[in-house]
Amino acid sequence: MKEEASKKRIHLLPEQICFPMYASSRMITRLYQPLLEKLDITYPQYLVLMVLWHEEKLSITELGQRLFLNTNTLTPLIKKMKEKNLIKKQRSRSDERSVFVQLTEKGKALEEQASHVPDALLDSLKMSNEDIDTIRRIMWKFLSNFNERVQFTEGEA
Amino acid sequence: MKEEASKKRIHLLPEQICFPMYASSRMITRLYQPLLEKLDITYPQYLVLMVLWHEEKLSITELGQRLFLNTNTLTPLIKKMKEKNLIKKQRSRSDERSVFVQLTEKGKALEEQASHVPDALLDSLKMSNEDIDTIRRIMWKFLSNFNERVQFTEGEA
DNA sequence: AAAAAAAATATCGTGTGCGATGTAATCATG
DNA sequence: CATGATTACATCGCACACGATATTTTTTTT
Repeated sequence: MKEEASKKRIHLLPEQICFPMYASSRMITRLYQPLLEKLDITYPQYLVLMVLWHEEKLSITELGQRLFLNTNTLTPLIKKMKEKNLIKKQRSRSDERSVFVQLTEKGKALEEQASHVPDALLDSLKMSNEDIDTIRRIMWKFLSNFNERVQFTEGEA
Repeated sequence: MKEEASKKRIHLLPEQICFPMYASSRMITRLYQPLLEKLDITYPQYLVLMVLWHEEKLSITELGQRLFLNTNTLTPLIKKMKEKNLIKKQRSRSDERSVFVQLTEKGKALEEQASHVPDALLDSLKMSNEDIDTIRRIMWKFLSNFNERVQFTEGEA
């Protein structure tokens, strides 16, 4: 009886920590979409662009470290962006295993066209600046902590 | 020159609010995985189970409202869970359009087997209770606010 | 009551995510 | 310097997410 009552609370959605993040993340991606589809890019593609607007030339692995994504996600993503003429690929001469990616002129030009996106999104969020700062701070703390513990491709089991 | 400097900050990942949530959400899903694969379920399937452990019988739409998912995601998800014998489907007699879903005995039995999952996950997060509570509170506030403004299938443009 | 609109699912196509595995290049070690 | 381990990507298969659209049933309008 009492055990039944306690069991009932364990799996309540509002008690969960991941679910509201999972749902919120998808909701925000939906908010991004009308802004990004005018630029003919998806949200993950926008993330790749944001990285490359600040870092000229990166290997696939380095890009993956910035975005917490593995090559099995990035390779097809990069391929599509190359087909859209947003990105150039170039194999490293010093290490033939590595592939560098960098933006084309078209990819660079998108930065200007996307300059209104961050503010437009913040408006659509309808969240207080305080809450936004709090989320950002805690999530980055979590991510850095996570990055120390688990190194992508390996995983220490 | 100064315009160049300000432009540079706009699209920095650490300035973004959605990216750390998007990345954190995926990281947490990865933490769930070793716990859930022992039960032979995925994270979205776990979410469906959590709802149905507390609400006996729901239509696809009602389930979608709980999880912020549309039928184009839920229908195939439900189908797979039916094939795994976790869920039963039944068309409503009062409204032939609606389909009710409810757990099979096997689905109900999983609640017991999953009872350690929430605590195990919290441990693996390595976050303070205070941060967890803060995230949960702000994210739910955001979700409820969002739910008021945007009604899934329609969208008020 | 017939026609139009709305509602509840289902289907289709596209784009991620990611575990598992494959391949080629580089490194490490005896 | 051969060879086994490691590294950097690529490929494959599966499971979501979701916009667009189709289908069936109910509701609303006229």
